[in-house]
Amino acid sequence: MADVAARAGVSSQTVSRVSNGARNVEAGTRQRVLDVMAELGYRPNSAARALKTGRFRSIGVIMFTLSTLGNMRTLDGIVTAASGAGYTITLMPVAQPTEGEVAGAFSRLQEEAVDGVVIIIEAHMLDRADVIVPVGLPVVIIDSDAGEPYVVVDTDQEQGTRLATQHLLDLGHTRIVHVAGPATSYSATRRSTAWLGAMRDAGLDPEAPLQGDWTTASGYRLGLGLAARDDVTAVFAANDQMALGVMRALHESGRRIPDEISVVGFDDTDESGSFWPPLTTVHQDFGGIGSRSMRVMLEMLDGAPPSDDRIVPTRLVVRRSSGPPPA
Amino acid sequence: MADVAARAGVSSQTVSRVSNGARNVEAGTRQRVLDVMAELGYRPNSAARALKTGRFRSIGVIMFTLSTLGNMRTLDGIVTAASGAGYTITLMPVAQPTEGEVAGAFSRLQEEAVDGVVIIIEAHMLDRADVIVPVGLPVVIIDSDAGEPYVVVDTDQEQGTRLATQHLLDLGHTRIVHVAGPATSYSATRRSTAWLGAMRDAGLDPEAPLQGDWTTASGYRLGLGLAARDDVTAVFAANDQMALGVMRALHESGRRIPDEISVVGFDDTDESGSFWPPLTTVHQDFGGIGSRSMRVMLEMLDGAPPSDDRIVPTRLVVRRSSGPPPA
DNA sequence: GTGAAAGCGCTAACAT
DNA sequence: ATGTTAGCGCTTTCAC
Repeated sequence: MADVAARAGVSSQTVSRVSNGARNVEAGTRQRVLDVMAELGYRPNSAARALKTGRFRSIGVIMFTLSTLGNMRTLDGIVTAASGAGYTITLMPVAQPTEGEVAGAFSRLQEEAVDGVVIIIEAHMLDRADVIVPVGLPVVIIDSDAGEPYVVVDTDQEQGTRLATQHLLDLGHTRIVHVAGPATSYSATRRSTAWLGAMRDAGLDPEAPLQGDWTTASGYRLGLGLAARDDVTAVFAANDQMALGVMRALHESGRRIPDEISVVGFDDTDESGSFWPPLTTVHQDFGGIGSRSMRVMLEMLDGAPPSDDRIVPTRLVVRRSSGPPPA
Repeated sequence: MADVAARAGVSSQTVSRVSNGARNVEAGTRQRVLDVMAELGYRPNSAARALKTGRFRSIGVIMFTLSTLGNMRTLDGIVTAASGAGYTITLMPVAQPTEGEVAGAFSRLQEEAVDGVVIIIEAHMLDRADVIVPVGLPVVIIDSDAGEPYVVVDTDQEQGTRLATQHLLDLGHTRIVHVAGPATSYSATRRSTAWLGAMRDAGLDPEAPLQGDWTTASGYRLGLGLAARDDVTAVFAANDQMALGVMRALHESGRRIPDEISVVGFDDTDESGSFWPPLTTVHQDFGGIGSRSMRVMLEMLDGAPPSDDRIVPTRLVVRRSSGPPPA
C-alpha cells in the first residue's frame, strides 16, 4: 500500500479510501490510484484489515466430515448465500460427531478467523450448554435439539413426516414400518417420533422403528428382513439412501414395488426420481436451509434480532414407489 | 495477550512462547501463564498472527457451486487431509464454470486469507495462462487440461475408461454407445477420447458419443432414445448419475438389464451398488484425490518440489448391470 | 478532499 | 529462560 501511495503521489490513507470505496476522494485522484494499483498488482492484505477492524468477513461451518448428501447440499446453500453477502466459508471438520470432538472443534474455532459459526452436526449433544457457550461468536445451529439461547434453523421434520405417513395412510396402508436413522441424530429421532404420533393419531398401534444409520447398506440389511415378512405393506424410510437400500433388498427378494409393498423416503435428492421405481419422498429444501441460516447469521452479525422464520417446510413428491396395499 | 502477561507477571513474549508451544519456557512459568490464559479466557488472534507471520494456515478451494457428487466427495477428501495438517479450508464458489467467473474468483482469492489454492472446476478454461498466472500463490488443479507450470492432480481417466470399455468388449459386446458428460468438462472429453481409442483398438468403428450433462435427467433423456433402438447392446455412461437415468429409461421402456442391454457407469458413489440392478462401474478414489492434492500443496508450501505421484488409479467394480450381449 | 499519527495483537530478532 | 524493541499493513481519528 505504501508503494502505491508513493507511486501515485498520495498518502496511504487515500489509497485505503479508494480501496474501500469511500466517497470523499476526487475522481481524478481515485483514477490515478486505481491505475497504480493495477500497475503494481496491489491487493489488500486481509490479515491487516481484519486485525484493525476485528472483522474477517468469513463464517465458520462445523460439520461432520463424512457427511450425508443432505448435509452437502445444505453446505452448498450456505456457501452460495455467504458468497452473495460477501462472506467466505471456513470449513471446520470434526472426525466423529461426538461431544468431545464438537467441543474441540469449537474451541479451535475461537482462534480461527471467523465472525460467526454455523453448526451442522445433526447430533443430540448440543443441549449441553458447556459445549458451546464459551464462544463469544454468533452461532446458528442446523438440525439440533439445542434450545435457548441458540438459534436453530431446520426443516420442518414433523410436517414432512406427517406428509409421508398420511400419504401411506390415505392409500389404505395400516401395516407400515419405519426405518429410522441413527439414534444419535436429532432429525432421525424427530422423524421417528412424528411417525409414531401420526400412526397413533390414525388409531394404529405401530411397532418400534427399525434402526438404520442413514446408509444404503443399513437400508439394505433391514430391507432383507422386511422382505421376508408378509405382514408389512409399506415402509417409510427416514432418508432416500436407506429407502434405496430397502428397495434393493425387496427387488432381490422378488417383492414387487409398489404392488406388494410401498416405499417412501425423505430428502428428495437429485437421483431419487430416477431410482427404480422412482421414489415417492418428502422434498427438503436444502438450499433454503442454507440461505436462511446465512440470513439469520447476517442479522446477528449486524446486532439485529434474528428473524423468526427459521423452520423450512417440506412437500411430498409422489412418484411410483407408493400405491395402495395389495387387496 | 498483554493482560495475560501482566496478570502472570511475565512479558508478552513469554505468553507468545507458551501459546506457540515453544520449549524454552520453564515449566512453572508455563503453568502460571496457562492458568492465567484459562482464567481470562485468552484466545490468540489469528489475524495478528497472520499479519506477522504472513501465513494463514488456510487453503482456498475454488469450486463450481452446484457441483456433482464426485466433486463433493473430493472436497471432503481435501478438507479431511487439510484438517489433519492443521489447515482450514476456505471455500470460494463460482456461480458458473465460465472463464470469466473463474478469473473473478481468482482475483478475489488474492485478497483472501489463504496460503494456497486448489481449483476444482473440471473445465477447459484453465490452459489460459492469464487466468491463473497473476497469483503469487501455490496452485493445485484437479481435473483439468492445465499444462505446465500448473500442478495437476487427477484420476486416471484413460485407465478407468479402458477398464470399463474392455469389460464390455470382453463380455462380447461390439455395439457399445457412450453417453458422455458435457463438452466443457475436461474429464468428460478425456473419457470420450479414451473410449473412442479403446473401441478403435478393438477394431471397432464406434458412433459418436451422445452428449449428456452429468445429470440423471440427461441420462434419462438420452436413455429414452437408446431404448428405442435395437442395435445397441451396451451403454457406457461417463458417470453414475447418467447411468442411473439411462437405466430408468430402459426400465420404463421395458428393456431388461443386463439381458437385453448392459449399462456401465463411472464414479462408484455410495448408492451405485444399490441401484437396480446394482451398477457395474469404475471406482474413483475421491478421497485419494483430495489427500494427494493436499500433500502436493503442503510440499509446495514448504518450498519443496511437488511429488510426481499425482495420477490416482481407478478400479472396475463389476455388479449386475452388465452381462453378455443377447445371443 | 486529503494527510499525519497512532495502534490493532502478535512474533522475529536480538539482548540479557 | 526471559525481556525489549520493532514492525507486519491496514484503518481510525483528528487535523488541515
